[in-house]
Amino acid sequence: MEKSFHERVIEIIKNIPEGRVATYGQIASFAGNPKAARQVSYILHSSSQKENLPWHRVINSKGGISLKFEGGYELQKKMLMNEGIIFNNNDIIDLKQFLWRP
DNA sequence: TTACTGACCTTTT
DNA sequence: AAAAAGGCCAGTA
Repeated sequence: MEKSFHERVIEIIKNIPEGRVATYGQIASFAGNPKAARQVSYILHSSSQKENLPWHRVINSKGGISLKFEGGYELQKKMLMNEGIIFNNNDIIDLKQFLWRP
């Protein structure tokens, strides 16, 4: 019996260390579905605060935040900066440095 | 039950 | 190299 994708994603996000970020595609891939990256976003919104998950450590493939300025863009940026992550001039994170790789 | 949406990714032109 | 289109899965109404 295997866990659902929902639980799987949460487990992975919980395993993201500090000062590191993970992309949706990566999480989905580790969850078992490389093409379910969209679900990761949905799950985050569904149970991020519920499960107390570090949703701020989850970003898109570009290394930037897909949220809107009113959706918490500044909030996430602030959280990541607080962890030690640095943003480029384009508001992009250096995936080469902060991308979480197990 | 079916249909639609979604904090996306990958591949092709 | 950049831009555009398609595709897939899961949850919610």
